[in-house]
Amino acid sequence: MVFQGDGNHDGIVSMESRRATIKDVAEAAGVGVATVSRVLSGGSASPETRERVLAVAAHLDYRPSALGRNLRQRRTGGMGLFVPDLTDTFYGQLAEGVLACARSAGEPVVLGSTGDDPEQEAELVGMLLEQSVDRVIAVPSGGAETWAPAIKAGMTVVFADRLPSDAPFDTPSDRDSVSRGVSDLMLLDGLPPASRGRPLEVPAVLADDRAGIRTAVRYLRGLGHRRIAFLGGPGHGRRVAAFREAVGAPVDEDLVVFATGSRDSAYAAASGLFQSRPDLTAVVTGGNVLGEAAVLAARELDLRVPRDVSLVMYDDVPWAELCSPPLTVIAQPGRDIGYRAAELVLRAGSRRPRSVLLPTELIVRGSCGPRH
Amino acid sequence: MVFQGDGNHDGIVSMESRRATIKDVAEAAGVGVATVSRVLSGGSASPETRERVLAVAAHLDYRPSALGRNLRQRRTGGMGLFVPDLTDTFYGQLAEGVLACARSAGEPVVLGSTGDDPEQEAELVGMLLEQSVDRVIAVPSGGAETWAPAIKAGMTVVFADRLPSDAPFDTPSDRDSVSRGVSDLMLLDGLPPASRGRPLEVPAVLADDRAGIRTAVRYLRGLGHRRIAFLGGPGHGRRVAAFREAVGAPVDEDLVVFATGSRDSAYAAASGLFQSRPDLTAVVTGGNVLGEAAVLAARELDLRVPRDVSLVMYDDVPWAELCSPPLTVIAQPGRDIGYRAAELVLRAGSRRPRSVLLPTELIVRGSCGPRH
DNA sequence: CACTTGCATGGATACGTTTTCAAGCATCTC
DNA sequence: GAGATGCTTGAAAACGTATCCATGCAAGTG
Repeated sequence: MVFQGDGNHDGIVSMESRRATIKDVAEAAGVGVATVSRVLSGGSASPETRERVLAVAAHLDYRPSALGRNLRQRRTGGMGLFVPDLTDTFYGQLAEGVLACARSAGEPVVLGSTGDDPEQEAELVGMLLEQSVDRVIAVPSGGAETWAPAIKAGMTVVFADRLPSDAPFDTPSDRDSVSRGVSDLMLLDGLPPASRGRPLEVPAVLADDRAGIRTAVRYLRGLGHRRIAFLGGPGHGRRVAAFREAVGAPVDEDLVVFATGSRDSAYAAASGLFQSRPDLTAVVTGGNVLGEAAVLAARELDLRVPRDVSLVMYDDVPWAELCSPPLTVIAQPGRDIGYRAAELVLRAGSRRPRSVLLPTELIVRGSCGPRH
Repeated sequence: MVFQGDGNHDGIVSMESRRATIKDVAEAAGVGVATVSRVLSGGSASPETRERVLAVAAHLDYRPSALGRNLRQRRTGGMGLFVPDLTDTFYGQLAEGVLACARSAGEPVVLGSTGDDPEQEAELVGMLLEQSVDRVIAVPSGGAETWAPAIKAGMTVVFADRLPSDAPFDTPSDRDSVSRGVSDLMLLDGLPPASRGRPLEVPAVLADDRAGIRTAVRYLRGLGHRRIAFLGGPGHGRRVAAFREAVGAPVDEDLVVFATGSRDSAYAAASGLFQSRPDLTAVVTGGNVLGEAAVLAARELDLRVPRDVSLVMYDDVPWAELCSPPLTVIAQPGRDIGYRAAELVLRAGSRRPRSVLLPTELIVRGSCGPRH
């Protein structure tokens, strides 16, 4: 296969085909660079000038260099996106949502995978700072101490899917708290001038974990289950809190177990749970990786789903339907979460950003049955 | 939760805490900016000067601005990464590999999702050009016509997972072709000065599709299957070619069917295949999304796997093991593909990039049985 | 000593843009 | 007609860095 030239069939090949700059356009159009800049960025200009500049620009195939603009405005466009693990389908969905919004705005997005490690997350924040990218949507791994520097530096950050680990997630009224703009996330010191004097809120786009978990627990209780376990991972704080609340009364602490982010750890946690508490009859997992681990561990231990153990997994992923039995899940709109977060981070400044709580849905398939 | 300041507890809050520039460092250290620049980028300087500059830089918490550097060097660091769909676990793995390599090199990566649409891909290339990002690793959706402009503009591109759609993928010796550096991908015209006179090769990092498919087909034939179908999607050209070659003789054209990138289309194709050719006994799918569709369609049509139909899926994804029966797969090292591609794109220039062919592996689980 | 060589150093320039500012000009108002 | 008003325009000044070049100084060479 041969890549053809683009139609530049001059006898002499123009070797140094430097990209045209605004200066070239200005000279060719017989105007000043300022005028070109104005025309191209929608400023005022006389109709004839505008037309001439536009024509020349098109003819020279001029594309403004983001480098010059960025330096001038001391900020790089676009936004950062931090997710824990792109191998987790849910974060793939979230990322697709962000990308969709960013594309429609013509903005680039620089990606970082944190591996649920606050240290890596802090490093990535540093990289954004160096690049002068001042907007980021993050599924936070670390707590306030990793995000305070970013906010102090004037970054616009929007949290997605979860809040920093040390944010209060067990407030009585999750919905209220969130609709107030995650007002607990406040920066009272070292604010940029604009927001001086009032607390800075970091907006967040979250799924209504509390409602999702509550619905799932009620569903399981309705099936007769009493010994219900929760299998969680990093960032599932709000979910486990909702679980405790939904179960009510004192919850059996052996029945809530946590894994780290890795699949191995998830499997170990699931397997350990099943072995240490063979009397449990149902499990709710805080994410799809945990759900995967639970299915695997159950199979390994010859526990039948749903006969021996009922299973509800957080996250609706395409493969949930492939399991047998197909998994009953708490669906959250991953793509929407990403899209809305990107909208928020882009609109920040013009509109006062308000946090968003998106609905979840219990999708009943075949992994839950009556207590046996 | 309150974000604390970072220890700047002066009575007077320094509102305008502009980030320190190289000029600030130079003044504070009593040297010229040129010296600071040299020290920081490893140039020569006297030991005492070096130490002083370093100390001052650390004290001022100076971080060089990528903006200034980029403009000066007329290129943005980092690399672009284009994948068709992050919802596809395989591309999630690939992206994780790229990110891992990029992180260890301290380089940012800007992400694009093409949706297997050449048009969107071309737009994204345009965005990179505008950002002066001159390196990209791509899972190409379009053909030469979408990549020629990028290469003409001097970008370093590395293909991953597949080649542009109009690249010859049915050469007799895939291995040879690839190890020669995908020499079919040549640009004979409009080269940057450095490579003038010799063809420009676009390196690629691919899995050994041919071997993978061949192994799978042989395995199925060994089980007695004769009517084997292939279910492919965008970018599976090399795989279907390998399939034809492995099946040998004239292949029944009704048995190779293609879907577009969407899950709906995949399901429709799978369902259509099963219904139009109830006599087939085995299916090989070109990717995991197609595999998912095949399982779903088979279940919907009451075809039992592997009793009624045997199934081999390309891509080993975590959920392959969750299916029942667990899916027999052709595993390709997604993460490695990404990592190697990132290495290539970063090393380009110093080393002459050579393409890479990574091994595949047939992982036999439970979705294939003897012909019935 | 005269001359070259080598190295550390800093001033100046350029990278491509946006934005400020003042000037030029035409039109409107009293 | 004089002044005010509004619009278009271009020169110039940043933005933060890397690098070219000239300078100064010390050491080496004849």
